[in-house]
Amino acid sequence: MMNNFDSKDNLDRLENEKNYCSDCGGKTIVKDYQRGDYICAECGMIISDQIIDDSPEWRSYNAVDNAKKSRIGSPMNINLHDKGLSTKIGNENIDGQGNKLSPTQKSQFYRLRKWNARARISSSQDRNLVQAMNELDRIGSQLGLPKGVKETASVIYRNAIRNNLIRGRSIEAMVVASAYAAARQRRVPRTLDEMAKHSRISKKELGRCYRLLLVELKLKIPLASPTDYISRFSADLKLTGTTARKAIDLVNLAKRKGITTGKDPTGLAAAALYIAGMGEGERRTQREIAEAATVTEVTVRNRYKELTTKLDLNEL
DNA sequence: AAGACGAAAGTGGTTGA
DNA sequence: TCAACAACTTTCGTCTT
Repeated sequence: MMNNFDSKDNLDRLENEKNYCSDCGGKTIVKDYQRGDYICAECGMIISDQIIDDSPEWRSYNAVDNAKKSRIGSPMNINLHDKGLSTKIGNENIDGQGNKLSPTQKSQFYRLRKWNARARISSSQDRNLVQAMNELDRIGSQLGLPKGVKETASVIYRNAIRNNLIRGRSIEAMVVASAYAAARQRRVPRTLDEMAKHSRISKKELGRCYRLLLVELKLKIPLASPTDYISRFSADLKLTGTTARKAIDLVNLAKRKGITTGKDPTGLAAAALYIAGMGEGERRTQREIAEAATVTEVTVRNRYKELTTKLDLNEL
C-alpha cells in the first residue's frame, strides 16, 4: 500500500522530534502506519511510536467506493439548482499527464462537454430552477435575508414545483412568494411591500402567490408579530438595544391587553419604537419611524395614540 | 421651519348575508 | 356576489416647539 511508507511528505513533522536515527545516524525516517511507528529506513530502528495517522480512516475496495467515501469536493449547496453536486468537464484540452489532445480527441471532448452540460440542465424543471435560484439570490441579497431563509425559500420553491404550482405562473412571483413565506417562517419577516419593491411583482400578485403556497403546501406559518420587526427597524433607525427591548416589552403589554388584534404589526412596532425612543432619550421623528417601518406617519400616530391612552405606561 | 396632530376622503381586503 | 366594515393611506390645514 502506498500509505505504509511515505518517506518524504511527512518528514517535516519530525522536525521538533528526532529527525535522524539515534542508532545508526541515518537520515531517512519513515512512517509505518500499520504499526504506528516512525522507523529508520536504514537500520529498522523504531524511533517513535506516537505517530499521527493522517491516512484515511476508511478503506475502499474499488473506485466507486473511493469516490463515495472521499470527503473532497465542495459541500452541498441547496441554493444551486443541482445542489452543486454535478460534474463539470474542464475546458483545458490536455489529458491527465498534461499532454495536448489530438484533434480527434479534442472534438470528442467538445462533444462530451456539450452533452454533459445539456444533461446537467436537462429537464425544463431544472431550467426553471436555475432561473429561480438566481432570482432568489438576487432578492435575498437586496433584502439582506439570512442564509437560512434563502435555504428555506429554496425548499419551499422546490415543493411548489413538485406540486405543479409553478406552471402557468410567473417564476419570479413564486420565488419571491417563497422568500416571503420563508422569511416569515424564520421569524425575520419582510413586508409584502418590501418584497414587491425589490422585484417586478406587484404586492397584489405576491399576496395571491403566497396564499396559494400556504394552501397548497399546507405551510404553517405563524402570524407576524410586531416584535419580529422591532429589532430590524431599530437597527435601521440606529436605536440602542435598551430601546428595542423596551419597545418589545411595550408590545407584549399591548398584546396582553388585547389591543393588537387586527392591527398592522409593522405599525405597532413603529409606534412602540417611537414611544420607547422618547422614553430612552433617543427621539426619532414620526417621519423617520414611518419610513423605516414602511407605514405612514398617520398610522404611527394612530397606534401611538392608542397605545398611550389604552396602556398604563407606568407598568413597564 | 420642522415636526406633530387631526379631519376627511379614498383604497384594498375581509366578512357575513 | 354584494354590501358593510375596519384598518390603512393620502392629502391638507392647523397647532406646537
